[in-house]
Amino acid sequence: MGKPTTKDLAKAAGVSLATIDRVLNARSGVRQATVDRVQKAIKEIDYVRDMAAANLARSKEYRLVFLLPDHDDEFIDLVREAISEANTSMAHERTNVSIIRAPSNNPHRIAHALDNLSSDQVDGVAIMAPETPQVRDSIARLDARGIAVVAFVSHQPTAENAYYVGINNQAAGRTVAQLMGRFTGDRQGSVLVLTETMQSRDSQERRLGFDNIMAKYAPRLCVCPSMESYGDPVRAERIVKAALKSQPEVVGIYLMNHDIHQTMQAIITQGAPQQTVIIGHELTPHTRAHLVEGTMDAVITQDVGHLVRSSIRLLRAKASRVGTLASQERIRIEIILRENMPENT
Amino acid sequence: MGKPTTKDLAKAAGVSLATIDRVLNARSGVRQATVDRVQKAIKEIDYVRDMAAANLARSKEYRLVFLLPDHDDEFIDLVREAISEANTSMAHERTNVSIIRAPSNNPHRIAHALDNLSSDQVDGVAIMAPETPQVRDSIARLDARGIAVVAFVSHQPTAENAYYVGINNQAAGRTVAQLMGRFTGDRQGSVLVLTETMQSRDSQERRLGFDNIMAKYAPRLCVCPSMESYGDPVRAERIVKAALKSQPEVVGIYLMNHDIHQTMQAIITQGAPQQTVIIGHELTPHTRAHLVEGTMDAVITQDVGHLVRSSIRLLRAKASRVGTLASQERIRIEIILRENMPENT
DNA sequence: GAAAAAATGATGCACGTGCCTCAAGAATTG
DNA sequence: CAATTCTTGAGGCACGTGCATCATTTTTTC
Repeated sequence: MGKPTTKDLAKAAGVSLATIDRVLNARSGVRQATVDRVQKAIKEIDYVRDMAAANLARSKEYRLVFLLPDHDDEFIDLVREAISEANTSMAHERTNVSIIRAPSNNPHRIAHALDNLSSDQVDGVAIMAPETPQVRDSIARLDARGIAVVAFVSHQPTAENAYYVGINNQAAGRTVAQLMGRFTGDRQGSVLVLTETMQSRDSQERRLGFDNIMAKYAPRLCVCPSMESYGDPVRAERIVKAALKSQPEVVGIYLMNHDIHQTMQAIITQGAPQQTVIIGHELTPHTRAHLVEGTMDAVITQDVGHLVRSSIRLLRAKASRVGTLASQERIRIEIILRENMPENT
Repeated sequence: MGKPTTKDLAKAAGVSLATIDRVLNARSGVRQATVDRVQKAIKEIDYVRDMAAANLARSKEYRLVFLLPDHDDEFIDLVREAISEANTSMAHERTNVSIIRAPSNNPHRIAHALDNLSSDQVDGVAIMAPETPQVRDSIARLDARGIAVVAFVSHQPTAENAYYVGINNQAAGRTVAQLMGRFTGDRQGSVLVLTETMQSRDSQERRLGFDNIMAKYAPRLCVCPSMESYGDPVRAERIVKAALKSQPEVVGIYLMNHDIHQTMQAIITQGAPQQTVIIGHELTPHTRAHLVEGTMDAVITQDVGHLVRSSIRLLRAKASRVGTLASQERIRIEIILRENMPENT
């Protein structure tokens, strides 16, 4: 006795295959009473649709799109790599993933790009963009057009219908704080927090979590206000220089955004005190190198391949109205030290 | 232009569909020259078999088996839970997973259980069992019978054909050492290493990695020889008691096996020195509780759900002779602190 | 070069579902 | 009650592959 098929279902519900088909695919022309009878039969015989066969019959492809910022940093590179890897490996599974890009500081352009997506070209979108009213509204419109949406890496808390794929940033900040507290031993002094911008919700959440735990576990340390580089290398260097000069006893540095190359360069050339604990985000070629050399002590990261695959699974599931396995989609906050660093592909 | 199908392939190779079928399914009755021609065509037109359609046509189910130890500890419980979860979620994908159990200290019984599996009942086996000659030979026989095999959690380095699904234990030991070194700050003293048995290869590898890094990064600390409990609570308590008495300055404890409940109880009742850093393996209900309460400082773990799903994917791939996405199957060494602890399902 | 053996082709049904058409039955409306 | 509209049934082709049968061609063997 294999799994029940549509035929079994038709028999159980006392209707024909055609009616089953109409109900399953939510087509019109079925009386509500009949729909109910079929639904009841589905539950009774525990019927689950065979999506593989369904997609085969429909010769349907899932067409998914990732909307990414149009600038390239190491993290975006990793994402693009993971997407192309997933794309080749998912070809078997009738899934085609493409990328569109939009300037992350221009909500209007992002919204425009999203509004351009038509439901007969695209089945789902993963959006990596700062939370703005324009984007939120565009997400609502996508949903209305029947296009599945997930928020990718950047949380969209105000957008309903957009499941968030990414780490809990507040917990990430807390984790950094816990490591900072332990790695600095009993030392006294100050902790610098460097970031590109505090505008983004993600930064604010990380900072919040960080401050909470620092206050609780390491009150001996003085946490400085966030210093923003605005992505400008010159400014980054000036800030670092000034901070290291004015703060005589820097025992820790938290690099809160993922594009840390410039800042690390500034720190190294400026020469931070020996034993300064430096913790940053995202495992990239540069942070890897810093961990190996010992210039950084820990990296908090999320598995980019997992993020991408998880987004794809969720979008497919949403597009075909199927449930998902929650535990598989939970993104973990990974702590990477030199010794547990995964090999480079 | 969709993906190439068998028809396209037949045309490209200049043979009939029947021959394509014979080559793809490794049936007999095809000249080597023709096989080569088809293989070449496969590469040329970049043909990938549509496994969904293939399985549909064959109306085949993958029948997979996990061989687990027949005792229950918290880790095994997690594994069983993950298997049953995977089983329900994979039902759509024509996969049926079952569990058989055998005493892990009885290689003969394990080998017997494996030898009993016939290739017309089972397509693949994930084996969690200590490495022994009997098991190794049974794995070879499974392979000869055309049953796919992976080594699950317990490495089987001498068994070829058994891909290992689990973490690198030496790297795990190194990671514990690095954390131990950093968490103990500048303190001096000794570090205890407690384990169930040092017989297993996994323990030996962890110990090796641990010693390496302790010697390198924390030479100020004196690492004691491994103390074995043999799974006996009474013995565990006696050992812990004696160790804590004879070693006046215990600054760290490494619990090397995953069944740490008894040992932790002994440590707590005995009363380890304040500030002792305790690090163990595997995130289970008990270690979770210890992290929350602060009785443990860190847990090194591997995502059990990932382990199980990865095993299933690999077995399916092997059973149908398909490639896999290496990056997705890499099991990461996860460091869990209180603040980055994932929610409990 | 004839007989035997091996290799290949042609074809058709099957898998579980989508999706279309045509016809017939049932309910609703006036 | 007739006319209309709404529901339902029956059936067929399609998707990409497995698998079996039988006919035909090619190769090998003596």
